[in-house]
Amino acid sequence: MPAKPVGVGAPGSLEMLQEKVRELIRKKGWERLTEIQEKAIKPILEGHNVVIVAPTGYGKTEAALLPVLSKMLEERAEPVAALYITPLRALINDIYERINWWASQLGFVVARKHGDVPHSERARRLRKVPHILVTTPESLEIDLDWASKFRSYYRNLRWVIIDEVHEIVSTKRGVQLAILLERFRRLAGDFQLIMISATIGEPSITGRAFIGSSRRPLSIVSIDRRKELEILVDYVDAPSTTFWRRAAEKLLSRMEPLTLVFVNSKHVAERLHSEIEKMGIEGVVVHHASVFGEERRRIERMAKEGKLKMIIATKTLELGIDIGSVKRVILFRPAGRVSSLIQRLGRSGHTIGGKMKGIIIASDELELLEAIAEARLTLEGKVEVPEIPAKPLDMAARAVLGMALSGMYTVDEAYEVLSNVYYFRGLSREEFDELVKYLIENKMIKIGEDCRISAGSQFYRIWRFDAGDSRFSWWVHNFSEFFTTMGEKTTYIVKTTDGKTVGELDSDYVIRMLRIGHVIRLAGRNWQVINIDEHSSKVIVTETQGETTAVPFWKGQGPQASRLVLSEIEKVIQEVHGGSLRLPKGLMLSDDARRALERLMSEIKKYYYPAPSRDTIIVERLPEEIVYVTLAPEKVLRTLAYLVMMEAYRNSSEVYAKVSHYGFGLPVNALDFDPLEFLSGMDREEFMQRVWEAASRSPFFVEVAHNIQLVFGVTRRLRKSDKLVYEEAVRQTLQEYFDPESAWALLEGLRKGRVKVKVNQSRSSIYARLVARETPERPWIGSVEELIAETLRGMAFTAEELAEALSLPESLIEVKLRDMRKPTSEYRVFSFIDVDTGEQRWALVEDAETVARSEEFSSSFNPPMKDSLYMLLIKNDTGSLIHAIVRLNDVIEKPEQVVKQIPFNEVYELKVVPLTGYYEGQPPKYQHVPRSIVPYLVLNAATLIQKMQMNNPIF
DNA sequence: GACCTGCTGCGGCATG
Repeated sequence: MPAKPVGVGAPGSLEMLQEKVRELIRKKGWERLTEIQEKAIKPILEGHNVVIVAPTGYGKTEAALLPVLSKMLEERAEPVAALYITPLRALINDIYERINWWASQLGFVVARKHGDVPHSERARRLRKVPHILVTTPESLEIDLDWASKFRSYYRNLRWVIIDEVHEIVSTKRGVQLAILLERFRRLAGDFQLIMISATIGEPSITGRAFIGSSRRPLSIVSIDRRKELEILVDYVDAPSTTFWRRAAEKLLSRMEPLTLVFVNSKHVAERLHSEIEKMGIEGVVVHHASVFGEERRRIERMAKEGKLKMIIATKTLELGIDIGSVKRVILFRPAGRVSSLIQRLGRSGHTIGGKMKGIIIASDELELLEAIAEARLTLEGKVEVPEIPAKPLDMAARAVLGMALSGMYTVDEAYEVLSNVYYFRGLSREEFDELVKYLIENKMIKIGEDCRISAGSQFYRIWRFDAGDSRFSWWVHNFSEFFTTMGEKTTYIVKTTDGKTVGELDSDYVIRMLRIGHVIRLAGRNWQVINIDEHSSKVIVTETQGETTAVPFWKGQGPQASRLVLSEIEKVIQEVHGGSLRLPKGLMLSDDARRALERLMSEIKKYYYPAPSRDTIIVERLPEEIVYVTLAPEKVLRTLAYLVMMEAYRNSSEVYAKVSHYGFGLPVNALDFDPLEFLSGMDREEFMQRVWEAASRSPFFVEVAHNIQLVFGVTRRLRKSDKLVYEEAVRQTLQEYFDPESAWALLEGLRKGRVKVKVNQSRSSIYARLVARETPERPWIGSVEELIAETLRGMAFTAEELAEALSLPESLIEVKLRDMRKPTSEYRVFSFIDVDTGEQRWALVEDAETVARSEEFSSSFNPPMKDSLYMLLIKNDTGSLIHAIVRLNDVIEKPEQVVKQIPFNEVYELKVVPLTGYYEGQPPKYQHVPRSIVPYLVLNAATLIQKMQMNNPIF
């Protein structure tokens, strides 16, 4: 898009550019450069690494490009002299054209490369090597890892420009790119790096993420446009029955073509659009990732040609794709982050001296407060600082694999690359060596005689050249997929126990919501979930006549509020509870918003409930749930809620947690302890241990593990014994979804009295009600086996009792229990006879001693006559039979002697025959018994036999 | 936990 003159800036910097470049600027018809373009010239010409910060549409591309072209002329650049990296294919095509206009007239060749560029065009770059290449991080990785010929031209690399860097700095794509840049530095030396970003906090942190071992000074160039900004906060005032209609009317009343409406979900985009369509309005379209690509391009073209009135879009239109002149931007519901709000507002065009207006529409009272908080921060120039991932080991593994493919690195050199990358700050050589060892053991890499790393056989089993569509396992991938860090979205196949396919479910829904025992409706029938296998992405069901339990469908609440937004919300709440709200210059409220605010204030006054803050925990009893209201990031409150949930889960599998940044809630019925007492009673070590356990049992862990395990070469279900990978998956789960340190600090505050507990005796507050509306989160159960093992822990149950507790068919439980006896089972069980009732009971092998000594069951392991003799008939799985004669006293006093007499680790069948007294029944029999618990079973058999003998005294 | 993004190189041979 053409950069428009703004008429500000340091006069004279233009003169610093080469005459040929200035000539082109005149040819383009620009009288002046924009402020940001002027400002960027000097630091770039001086050879600094530079972060350019400005909103979309200010000509940032040229701000970076023109000085670089000037230097390219000056230094007679050789191909490939410059790289231009952007995260979107659509942006590449846009920018390629723009760069080409300038560069070709200066005698430089420009090329582009991404997955959609036709082969003919790709092949051209070897014959006619470009001076400037425009590409994605993924395509670049392919060049470095795999394109052995073209790679050599990168020795001439002198300039790298990264566009939209705020989009990737906090993601794994950012880690990937930072590693690639460091590899380029080994190849080409200390090139100059220019990063282009939308408004973000602390741009120097973003800079640091990518500058690696570069020794050039880092400069930040930015413009401030707060004074040009006006934000109107509006409100949809309607009962739920007419909400969508009124929301659509509201949008139309605010429309000024072209208007861009940002929503937080595809569902809402479609919902609003259908309502507008019903009203007979034309020229309004929907744009999100599930809209077919061609249709999206068509919409973008029509917008550019001025043929549309309104686009309702999700994040797809947040990035700098050119859609022409946008007159107005509306956020339907707050964005949760200031950076996102600024980025969205930045999509609207601007005129010299004119104010830029944005509108945020809230749909309930608390959203209204959030919208005000976000608007206030924006107008005050505050914005989130991006978070930089720390030491993601899967990315380290991926980097090693990439370097292995290139065949150019020794282990020492690979470590040197990573140790220069900011994302791997603190990665010790020991940790790295452990990783390399693991990768070698798993045959992902091998080390040659020349000490260089190359890819191993397991790597090529996973990423195949010929995978095509014939994927028979979830872990088989096409070779090209190795180069992207994004996990794929999968669906779960729903099958019956006899293998018939019923349908499919979205993996998000399965992992977050669906649990064993639930009844779902699919293809017009009711099905009970028997097993969920996240490894093979299958849900096993059986048809049931039972009613559908109310399994709610996915209804996310939208994006999470950032810590910055949250602390501003706290201030807004305090002010509202105090009866007066501060509105800075540039922030306006619509009449509807004003009325809603007054209503909220009068409700607060009438019921007089306490204001939530980060220093109070307000306990509120709702009919079903107990809610703890406090203000903290969702991750912090999830940490506390999960600790309580996992503790309650010991007694009730019906437990769940509801989490929002206003507090957390738990079902009253599932709690037989006081959560706050429980939480504040732990020491730090126990707390951290429990958080670790809770994270590993959360649905989030399943997703993280699934996404990272392959680069370590683990293709089967991840187990605890895969220590390195398992622990990394827990660590990343904790980092992304939990916040143990802040949660611990909150508990410390509670203990020391800084955080006060209050009980809301009045009507439940608007905050507690919001928490109660959240979707429940539940512990993840990987399989029925795991579920049974969890239930059995420390106890012994009959199959019938288990079936009752788990609400699953008894026949299924019996089949599973018989399986779980076997040595191959992850959770090993055994059975014994409950001598008091005659029933067969099951327990975990690891609990054998506990159960045998427990108050409830010791009578089944305690034969009255301890000097009697018994013969043990012991078979192993090959049919070898041995027998041994034991005296009960010895079994009780020296069980290890008995164990030693058995020559097999695994007993296939154990029979116990009495040698003392008359016994006419079948000898008790046990199958699949590990040698170590034989003594307990001998005692159980003897107790049973003696009881029968006493009941039938024959002499 | 809402949304979004990405994806073989190279040489040799046949054909028009």
